[in-house]
Amino acid sequence: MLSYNFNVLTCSSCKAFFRRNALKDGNALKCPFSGNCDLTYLTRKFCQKCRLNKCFALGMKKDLILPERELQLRKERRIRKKLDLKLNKNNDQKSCNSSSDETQDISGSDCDILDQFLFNNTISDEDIEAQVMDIETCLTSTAAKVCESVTPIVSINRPITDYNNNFNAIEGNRLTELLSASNSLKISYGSVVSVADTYIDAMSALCCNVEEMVIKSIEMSKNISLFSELCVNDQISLMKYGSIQVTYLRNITGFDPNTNQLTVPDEDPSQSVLVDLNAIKCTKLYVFEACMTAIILFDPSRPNLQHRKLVKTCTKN
Amino acid sequence: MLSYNFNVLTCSSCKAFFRRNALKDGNALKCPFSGNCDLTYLTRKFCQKCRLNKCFALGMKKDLILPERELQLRKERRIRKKLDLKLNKNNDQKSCNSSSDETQDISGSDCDILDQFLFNNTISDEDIEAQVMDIETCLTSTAAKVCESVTPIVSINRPITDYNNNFNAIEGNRLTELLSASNSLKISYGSVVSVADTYIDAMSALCCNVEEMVIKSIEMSKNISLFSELCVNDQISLMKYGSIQVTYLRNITGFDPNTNQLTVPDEDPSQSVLVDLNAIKCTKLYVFEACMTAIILFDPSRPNLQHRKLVKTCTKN
DNA sequence: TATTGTTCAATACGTTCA
DNA sequence: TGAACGTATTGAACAATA
Ligand SMILES: [Zn+2]
Ligand SMILES: [Zn+2]
Repeated sequence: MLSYNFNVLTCSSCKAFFRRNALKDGNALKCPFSGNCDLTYLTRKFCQKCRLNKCFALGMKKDLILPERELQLRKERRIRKKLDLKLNKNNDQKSCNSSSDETQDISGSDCDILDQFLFNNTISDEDIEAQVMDIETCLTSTAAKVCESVTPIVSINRPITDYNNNFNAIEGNRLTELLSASNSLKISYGSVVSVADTYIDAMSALCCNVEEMVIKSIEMSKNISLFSELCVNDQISLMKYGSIQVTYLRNITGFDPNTNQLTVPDEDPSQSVLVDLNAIKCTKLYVFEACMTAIILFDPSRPNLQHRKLVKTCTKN
Repeated sequence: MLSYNFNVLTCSSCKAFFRRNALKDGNALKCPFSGNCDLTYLTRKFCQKCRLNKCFALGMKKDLILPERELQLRKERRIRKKLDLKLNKNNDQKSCNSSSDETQDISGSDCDILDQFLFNNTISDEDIEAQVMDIETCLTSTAAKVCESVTPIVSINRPITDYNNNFNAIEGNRLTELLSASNSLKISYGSVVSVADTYIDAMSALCCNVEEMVIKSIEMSKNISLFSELCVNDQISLMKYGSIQVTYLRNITGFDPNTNQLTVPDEDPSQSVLVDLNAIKCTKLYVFEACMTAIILFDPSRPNLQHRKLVKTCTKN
């Protein structure tokens, strides 16, 4: 239970408390009393300021808290590791594909569909952060080149003062900005050059598309000044969930209910791929749709859940 | 700031504290000290037990807390009121439509679109709870009649053991169940009997559809045993957010990107309404889509947000 | 293996709204 | 007056690292 933490034998709660507070600037915490509270294990919660003081007094050292840059390094390492893992997995899958091309009956259970979908779409905080960081640097340090292709979008749209509306100047600006940003998400469909009508092809085309749209969404959000003003953490949280949904919203345009096919843009902007959703859907009845519904329902990240873990385990059955 | 609460002049926090704790059984709270803590406004958080004791000592009366049955009554009244309001509103809209049919130019700013959309889709906890309760009672007490129309759906689907898969029995059952439940969400489109091509018509058709799908989603969830096993609170939380998304997912089928029209089922199952999305979209450029994107992005209910309020204010600009 | 960081459910609080 | 909501803090369980 007790162990050495930051140079002193403490309980785990004091360890956490010290890490959370030791680096705060001196005025962040304030003693509501006379500043010399006598704290024990039981009364430790009475006064944060004095609790922290006691930590220091007993010899806890804030230098032992890893510095920002060290954390950053670790984080990057972790992210890199995760990406590598993903790439390897994808490659493994690819090499499998090329050997057995027409197999409609993929080996592995139906749950693989679920797994794959979840895996490929579960963008972790860190993934997003990596993306944001990436784009961030693109937009700032490599400014010249990238900004040329990003900034113009904002100014292309004419101000929306030219039709009668009830907006004031600020509202007008916000909306203009929003429309411009939104415009950059518009999907331009080139001529259809290939049809993805096997399970594997359809699935990978979809995944690529989702991935790209997520990135585009993030880029777009950079064009919304209000969004940029949020702290990075919140940007990430919002994007993590929002980008997927934006992707759905935007892709509706490419869907043809008669043929049950979805047109998605290719990497080459002048080309498109026609994804035959039947290839996914029909091979295994409506497993896909049902699973999607289940995923949406059993989302353990919903707010106000009392038993997140329970919900979580549901997804696994 | 101060007001009489439960017979004593108190601050609002003590009012809330008393309500939360006065009815707990005597052993629920325990003083970690000697049981005679001397509490002031500043130290009120030190010991709940003694805080509660002080409340009583100063004359706060727990009989003034409304009894369970009274709360139940109020709740039901509230829910009933809400439902009535809704019904009236729907009726009003209907009669409105018939009188002014061609109005393309709705009075009010663009923000009305946003407001209306948000308003009509914001399903409160109580709405959901009402629905859940409703369906709950339908499924249990009025079992005979309702179960005849609900249970069969579950058994219609043949067990999925008839094609080669790698499921074990439990997985198979889960999936069968999921597919069956999912099936009940399938939208059956009757022949198109009317076209909603004015703003009002399109908007109200959409809202009705969303409403109905939400209810269907809830009904469906009852058919998933794992879902039913969750506690009611979590069911509500999951449905609150999930049902809307399920609605999107399921409606994709009815969308024709060429004409930009969405077919939604009518109340009469043999009929459908063709909603011309241009009526909503084009009246005010792409305001709608842009706003939708913004709504999705700036969702203050996302988990892990550090500055929810800030995010919230964004939506208001 | 021991010390560090990360994550997250649980809890309580107090304001706002109806 | 209660319900709903948003928020802050805690501390244990877990993962990573050296
Ligand atoms: Zn103190
Ligand atoms: Zn006490």
